[in-house]
Amino acid sequence: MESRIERIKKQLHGASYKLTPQREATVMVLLENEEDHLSAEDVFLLVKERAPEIGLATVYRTLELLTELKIVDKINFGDGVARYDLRQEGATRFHHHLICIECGSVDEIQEDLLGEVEKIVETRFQFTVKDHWLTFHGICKRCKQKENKKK
Amino acid sequence: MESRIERIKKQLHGASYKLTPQREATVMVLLENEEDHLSAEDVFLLVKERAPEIGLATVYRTLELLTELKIVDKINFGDGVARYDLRQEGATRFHHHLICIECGSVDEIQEDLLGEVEKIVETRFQFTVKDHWLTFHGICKRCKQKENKKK
DNA sequence: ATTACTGCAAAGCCTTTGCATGTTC
DNA sequence: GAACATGCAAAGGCTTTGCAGTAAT
Repeated sequence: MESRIERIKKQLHGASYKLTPQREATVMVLLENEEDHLSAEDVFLLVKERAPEIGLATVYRTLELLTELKIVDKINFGDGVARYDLRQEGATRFHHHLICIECGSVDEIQEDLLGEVEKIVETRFQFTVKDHWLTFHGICKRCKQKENKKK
Repeated sequence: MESRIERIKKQLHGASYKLTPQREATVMVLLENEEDHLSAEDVFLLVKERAPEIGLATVYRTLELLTELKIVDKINFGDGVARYDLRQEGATRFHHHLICIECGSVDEIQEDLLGEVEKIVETRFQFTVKDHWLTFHGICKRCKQKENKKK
């Protein structure tokens, strides 16, 4: 069984890029923190632990490259910082996010809930959908439980 | 019949803010360009035409204020610039956007297509939805027509 | 008078770029 | 050795902040 990193390596080679040690370290950090939504700075600090010589610019360049190849998605939750999120292998659409306005947590919904909505958009607005970005703002499960305990 | 600007004035007063000439000019620009997605700089240039003394910082502060009061929504389409979009009166949810990857146009869908999806999110993920952000990327009606004409 | 608001310029922050050095095939 | 990739520092672009002056109650 081929590993995820090997498949990413092939993807890079296919686009005539190399998987340098710095790029590999960056990808590893993303794989190990798949649940998180790391900023370039976050990634940089984590990559430094395994490749101390790396520069911030290289991290930015690598993240840009991975975004271009659709290996990661670049998102902005409105705080002025770009965050990077690994795309599920083979996914044609970006997954959805749940942002809690109480605790700031960001959860993911991997399942695509927009199938029907996209059909409406395609027919009613004659817009051919290639991808989507969907984020909900509200109160997460954990914060609601906390609220209930107080009562 | 009360005008939109008067209602916004009352909203400001209700939150103990004043509708100064600068703020009024800014709101007027937003009302007159309701279809667009103006950046702070865009707003600044347009406001200057009717209030030449205004400073960019005041525009930023006004837009922040209007965002806080939910009169406008601040959005980021991924180009590193914040854009400001008037919220429909009485709307509890932000409207959807269609971004064309060919021509860069941004269209709006005022109708809320997420009713059913929100129900799923609420029950399956126990997340109480307060608002949502939905953007589609794809090819707009106009670009598709252009493509067809070529053939 | 006190409080809110403005304009200007400076500072801040995130991100990109230029360039010399290093690496790879 | 030609093309690509890196690290550092500098530059860039958008946004916020400090502060002195102005307006409003």
